Amino acid sequence: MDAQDEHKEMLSPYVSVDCVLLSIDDDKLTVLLTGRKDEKGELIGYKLPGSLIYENEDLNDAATRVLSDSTGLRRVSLKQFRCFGSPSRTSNQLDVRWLEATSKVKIGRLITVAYLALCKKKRKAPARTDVGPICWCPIDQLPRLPFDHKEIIEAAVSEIRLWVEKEPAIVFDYLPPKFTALQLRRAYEVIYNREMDVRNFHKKMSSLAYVVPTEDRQDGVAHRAARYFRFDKVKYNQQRSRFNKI
Amino acid sequence: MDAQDEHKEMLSPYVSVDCVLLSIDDDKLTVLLTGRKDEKGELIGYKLPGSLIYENEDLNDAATRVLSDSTGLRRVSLKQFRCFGSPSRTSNQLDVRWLEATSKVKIGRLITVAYLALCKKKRKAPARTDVGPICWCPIDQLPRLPFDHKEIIEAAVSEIRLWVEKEPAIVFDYLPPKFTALQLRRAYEVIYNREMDVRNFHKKMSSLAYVVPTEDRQDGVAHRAARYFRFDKVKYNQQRSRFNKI
DNA sequence: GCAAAAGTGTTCCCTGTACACCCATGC
DNA sequence: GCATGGGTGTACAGGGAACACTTTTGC
Repeated sequence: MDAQDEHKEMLSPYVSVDCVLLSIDDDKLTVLLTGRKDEKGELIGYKLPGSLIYENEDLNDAATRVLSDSTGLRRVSLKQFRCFGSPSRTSNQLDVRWLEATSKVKIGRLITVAYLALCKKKRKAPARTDVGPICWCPIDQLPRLPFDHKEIIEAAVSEIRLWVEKEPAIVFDYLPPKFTALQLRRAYEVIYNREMDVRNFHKKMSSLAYVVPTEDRQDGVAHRAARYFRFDKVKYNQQRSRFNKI
Repeated sequence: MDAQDEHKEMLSPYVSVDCVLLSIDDDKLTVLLTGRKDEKGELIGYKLPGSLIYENEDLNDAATRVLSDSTGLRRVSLKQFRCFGSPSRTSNQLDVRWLEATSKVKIGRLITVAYLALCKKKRKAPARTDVGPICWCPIDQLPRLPFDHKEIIEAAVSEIRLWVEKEPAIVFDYLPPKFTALQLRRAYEVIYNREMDVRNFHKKMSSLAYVVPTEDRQDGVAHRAARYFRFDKVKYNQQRSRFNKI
């Protein structure tokens, strides 16, 4: 390992990234948490997937790497949403000592850059032995979390609504390739935290060129079979670019 | 100076803040830039007001301090809007050497947290000898800027539109306490970069309880004197809180 | 009187919202 | 036959956009 490589492998004691992955489960908004272990390997709680960045690492790359390393998830379109840098976020010495013990780095003034994504329901992590326990936790039943992770999650939930308004395509990141009108409606209901009228919702859907009905229908359900829809990315981009020109 | 104080005075070689102050001048959106001097004190260009943070300093405090130190401006309601952390932002060695020479710190992997505010037209800096040259530059006539300051300014301009939609009160940060309908309209036109219909704009204004007409009128103008309006913060907050409850 | 900006109403369209019933299927 | 969710249309209200002329003042 030469000096350059050595430098690349150095963790920054000043900057971390944290990833907030939101999903929907049982009609509740949930967030992905990873287990936190002490030196003996005992599970002592949960936290957001996150870690210190390497000295020469791009922030976006760091977020992708950290998510992959701590949960096994890949190809999640994470986007930065805010930097959290209050000195008081590291005021709990237990949190700091835990981080120093696991990272082997003496922590300085630590700021974190938070990333956010919507993600498919119950997305399974690939079987990996080096990935600790993970869980999807409803955002209104969070356990005690280290640092300012609770604040980060609250900010992320507000932020996701703005994102959906600005870029409706991200809702489909959460849905499977083929989805029913009910699934899409539930996604919006959970994100906006209010019920939506069925008929108005159908009307809205049919006005969106990029939500295209297929001929597929549900199979073996104890009621009228629902039609499947799919998201058409090409039409979406066409519509968006036209919109932006006006 | 004890160890604690010494630590407080240490600049972080990893984190900086940059402030984007936008204002309106000659019906153009302008940004505040400060002069950049070489070791001999020669002016060698311009940059955003910004600097490294101190090790124990809150990010928000750092932004306020830096703006005050480099421009003399105080009581500007800066808000964080994004973190810029690509490793390539410090790829220009001239920029890095300049920063190391002026800060006396060996720069590491440097990320910057960008802050944004709308600000009154031609707001004057208090007379201070320790403040260098500053200028308001139209955003479509930017000079060569160091690091990724151009990218930061572009992102800030997109961001300010979102902010105005979410929190209309910030437009009044740019206006004097008493303003005419034309002034307010010009502000919106410059921010949204499109013309607005005079009649529709008046109708809109009169529907806003927090924009209140006064009995004051312009004086000594070569045309019908315009009425002055003022921004009523109390009514604004009432309306906002009602809105949020629905 | 003329230049320059102030101020004022109506119409149309589009979007959002409220609201209730029959349909298909599995058990 | 009943429970379960699927799927459909209409009417009203509010907001945004288009559009032109008279008023006031200083010179």
